Amino acid sequence: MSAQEIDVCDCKEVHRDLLKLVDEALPSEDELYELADLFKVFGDSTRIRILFVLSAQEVCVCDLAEELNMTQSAISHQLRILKQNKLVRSRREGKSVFYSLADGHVSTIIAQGIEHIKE
Amino acid sequence: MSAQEIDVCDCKEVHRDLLKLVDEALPSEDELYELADLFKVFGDSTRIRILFVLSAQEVCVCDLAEELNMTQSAISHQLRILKQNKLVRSRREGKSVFYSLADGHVSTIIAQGIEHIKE
DNA sequence: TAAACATATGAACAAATACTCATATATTAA
DNA sequence: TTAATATATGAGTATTTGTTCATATGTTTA
Repeated sequence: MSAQEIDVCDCKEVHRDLLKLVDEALPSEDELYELADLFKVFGDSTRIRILFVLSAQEVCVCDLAEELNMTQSAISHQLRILKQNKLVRSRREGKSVFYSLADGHVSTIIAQGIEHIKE
Repeated sequence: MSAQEIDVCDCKEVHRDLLKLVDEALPSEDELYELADLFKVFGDSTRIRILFVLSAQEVCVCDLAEELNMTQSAISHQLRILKQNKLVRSRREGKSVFYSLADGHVSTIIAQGIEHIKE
């Protein structure tokens, strides 16, 4: 039985019309992947910790590494991912590069997450 | 150079006191992992699609499989993860099991994610 | 210029994970 | 009870991913 020809249960008849509506309201494939990729970025404790620190203040890579007790390389790799997803931005000041949150969505999303797990 | 003895950059001196404050405000290790795990659940396009459908209506497993064009097994596995994280709940009705969103946080978190990618 | 410092990045490896397949469990109908 | 239907789940596999290590790039200082 392939995914194309899945067995049909009784309930399907009842809701077929509603599912059609849902189908049309579903974001496009591209948007769905983009959305999943965004949340994937939040789905790592190292990146979450980075975002927490940045929600309080702008910090350079070296300070982040020390604060989070991780190597500079590991932090840099994660900052790259955060930046690619536009969750953080950076500015160079001499030898250092300072990172900060890109916008308010980050804090809002994390706050909702915290509310959920505390429920 | 181990993670324990990371090199210290100049900026560290300046912000050491602030970082101390951040450190105290950081959620516990357990909470951070729990938070990351929660977002990890949102970080898969199949689960996102399931949540989208459920945000519109209560649906049984079979209908979900057909609507999303995936096998029943794959959907069941993902529903299990969603349920373990208390994002969905289920009720049995005869041979079918109907799933629905557990609470409003789910929609709120997804809505924030959409806002972010649309920016 | 050379040396030191701060950050970025490619390769490699181990761990996590999403799906498939086979099969178990649960409910209803014959 | 037996057969059929709907869902759940364990094992296996291929892919993804987070870290380490080595090294490259960029900036300042001597």
